[in-house]
Amino acid sequence: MSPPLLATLQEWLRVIMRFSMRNFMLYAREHNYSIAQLNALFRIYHRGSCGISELGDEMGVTSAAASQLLDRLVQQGLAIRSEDVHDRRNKVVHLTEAGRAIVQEAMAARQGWLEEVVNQLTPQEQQQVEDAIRLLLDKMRTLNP
Amino acid sequence: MSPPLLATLQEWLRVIMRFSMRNFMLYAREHNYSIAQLNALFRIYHRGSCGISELGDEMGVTSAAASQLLDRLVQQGLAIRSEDVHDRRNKVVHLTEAGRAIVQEAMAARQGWLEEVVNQLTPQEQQQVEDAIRLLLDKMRTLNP
DNA sequence: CAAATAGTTTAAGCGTGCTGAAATATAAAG
DNA sequence: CTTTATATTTCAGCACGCTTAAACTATTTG
Repeated sequence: MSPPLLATLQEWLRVIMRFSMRNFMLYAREHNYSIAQLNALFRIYHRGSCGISELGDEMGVTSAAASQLLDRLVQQGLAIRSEDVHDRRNKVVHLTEAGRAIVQEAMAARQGWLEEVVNQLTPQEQQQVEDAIRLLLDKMRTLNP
Repeated sequence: MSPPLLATLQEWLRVIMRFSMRNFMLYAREHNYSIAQLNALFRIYHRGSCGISELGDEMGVTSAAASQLLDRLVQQGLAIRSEDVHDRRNKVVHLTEAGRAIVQEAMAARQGWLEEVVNQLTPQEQQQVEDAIRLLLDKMRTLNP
């Protein structure tokens, strides 16, 4: 029998998604980035740097697709492709300052509603929620991706 | 000065997104649904039913785009377009049983990792997290979208 | 060094999603 | 009843993301 917490977290996730995804998609459209592009930017941002086929694997596409997607990011000045010094068959991908700015902006767009929720909590409640979320975050660090 | 809870929740949201989005995208690719299609299915699912331009507005696209997107959903047997009895200029969109099943499957795909986290918590910790999340959920019900 | 292997890119082709403009159908107003 | 407004659809055209297959380039191996 699964604990009641699981169901609660599932509902929480559904609610979060409804709020966040809408903002995220609207941000993408307004700024003329595709979901695929933002997804790639987020992944590179999170890893700091990565190879082409590595990126493709993470996104579940071929390396040809990853290479083409990257073309557009480079062309827009959001990413840089450079050679791997140790094995020149590989390329190393980094974000430019502009690319990192996009990621931070998109995250902020997604999180706008959070502040409203926090403001509805009393200081004691805030502390209670803070402790609980930190607990979850700690446990999640042990999971892989 | 913003409360520390806000920063904690923001990090929590980032982590959630990284875990959930990957599963979600892979689900979409494996089952050959586009993000746009799943997005539309989720929105119709959540509202129960809706009009065409209403759907377009929510997704931030023209009603022409919404109509075309819907064509494919109908063709795949996931949605139904029917006339509004009271104003026959409008169409009312519903999901079929198959459409609802897809939404539930996609949600489950996104939530797979939650169980792992819950299992790492002691019963006391589970109760603590449960209480906190319920508190957040209650406050969020008062927000709009 | 020649051959096999590995990582990336290029090219052709397909399906999708989008837009703007025109067409269609219904409803409401004068 | 004619005009105007509203909701949806159709159409042409464009950009994107993807795949497979072929082409490069660099490394490793026999």
